Amino acid sequence: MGDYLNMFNTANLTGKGELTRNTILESALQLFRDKGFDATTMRDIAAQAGVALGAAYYYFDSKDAIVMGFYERAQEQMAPLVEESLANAKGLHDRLHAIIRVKLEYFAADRKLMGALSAHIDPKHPLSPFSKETRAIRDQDIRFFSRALEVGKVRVPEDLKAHLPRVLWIYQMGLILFWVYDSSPKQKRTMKLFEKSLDMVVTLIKLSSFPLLRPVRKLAIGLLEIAYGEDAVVDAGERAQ
Amino acid sequence: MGDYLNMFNTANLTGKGELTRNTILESALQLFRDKGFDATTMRDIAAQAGVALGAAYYYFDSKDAIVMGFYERAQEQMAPLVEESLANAKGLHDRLHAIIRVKLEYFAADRKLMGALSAHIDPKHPLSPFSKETRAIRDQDIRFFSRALEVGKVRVPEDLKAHLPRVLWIYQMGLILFWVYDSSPKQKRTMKLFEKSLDMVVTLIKLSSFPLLRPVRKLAIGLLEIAYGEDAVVDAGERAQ
DNA sequence: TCTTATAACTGAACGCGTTCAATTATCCTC
DNA sequence: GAGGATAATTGAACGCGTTCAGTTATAAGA
Repeated sequence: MGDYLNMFNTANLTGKGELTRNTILESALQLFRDKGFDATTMRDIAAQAGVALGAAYYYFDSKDAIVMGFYERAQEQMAPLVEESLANAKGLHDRLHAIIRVKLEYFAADRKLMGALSAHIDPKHPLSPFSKETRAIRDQDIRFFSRALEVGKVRVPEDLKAHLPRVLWIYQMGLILFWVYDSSPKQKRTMKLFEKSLDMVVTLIKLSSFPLLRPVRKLAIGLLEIAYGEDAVVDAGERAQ
Repeated sequence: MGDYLNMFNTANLTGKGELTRNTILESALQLFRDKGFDATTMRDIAAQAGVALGAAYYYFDSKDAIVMGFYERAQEQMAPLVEESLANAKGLHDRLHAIIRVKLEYFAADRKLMGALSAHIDPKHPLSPFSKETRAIRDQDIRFFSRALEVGKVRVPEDLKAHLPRVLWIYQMGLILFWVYDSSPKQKRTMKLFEKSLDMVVTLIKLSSFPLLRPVRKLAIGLLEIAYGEDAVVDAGERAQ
């Protein structure tokens, strides 16, 4: 707690420490998959990893934080996959599709586990997707969407440019949330929603520069500025550099 | 648990039982306001109410369920207020504004407490706003929005009619969620967002019958039908009778 | 090699939400 | 008003997440 520069307790870890941390994370993941998150005990995890209960808390602030540890590692491992996908995809639709597709595929095996994270909506909670502690992860994601927008053919209005990556990130989060709790077989419903909604998103982006839609656009941007607060544009500027 | 017809353990209660239940609820609320939800213990609540710990669990399935009990009572008490507001409000904008305004004002004193409920997004969880257990409450809310739409001047396309109340309910939920975690002084940010977003919502509804927007509307309805599933229209039909 | 600082770990203890077998009060029926 | 059913209530016990004072291992400098 409190060490905002190292949310995942990876600071000051020797080689041996990192190894133990990894063992604990791996043991936890295995148990989560076998018995589910709730049925898995911190004592179970420690036992499986061959350490004392306290050791688990030396490396992770909480049980939920272990899931976040997994999420952070996932983010690292997905980065090159996203890069590759972006390199191969041409149009805006394909690029956005590629980013989200990588995530859904990566998390498929642990879909239900992600529910443990989505419990924290409070931006003050360190594990919330909106917290300052998770900002690094969030910004990396948003940068992916910025990159996806850097495609020759599509022209995005100046005023929208600062906000669009963030909006797309929210869209992605919403879709993943729907997916986590989608009880339809093989999450087919989410897949349909993904395809159709992405079509619409891309259409709207392309339409956004039409002069006729300028007032609607201005209205929407007004909403975003209220929701994100005054620092919204500044943040976006920082990211661009 | 499991008694879906009586989610609030209010079945088979004698007069005395109802009284005790109320005492517990009232004690809990007072403590929640004084010390906050997390800092308040079930033992605190029982002590304050002058009953044993077990009694609290006789009337409420869980600590969270007490908050839900409050929410349910709120729903009952707000109904006449909403009715009154609807009777006095003329245009669509005013009617929608009135409904949401009643809620925000009613919950203002316990804004932070509502955070305890918003933790459950899983539709399988009995306390989730999307669960079958909370359906009665949800349907009542949605019916308010149906009523708000029954205003002479505004014409809503047939295909949208079945979905719009639900969409407005989601809009309301989102706004309230934003409000719960709005740390700006006096939640001014939410209030701004409320005004501006409602303007946009009403504008969009009025624009929705324009022939030019038909394809966009069809696209949006397609998304809704995927998200809500096949029974979406059936449910709406039931409600209309 | 001894000292010392820091990392790595231990496991008992705590607090809290929740459960449940047992007990008491209340109401209804004959 | 006796007896039986059901509502109301008790409080000890359990399990689990989390904390923390203490101990051992490791690395670094004198």
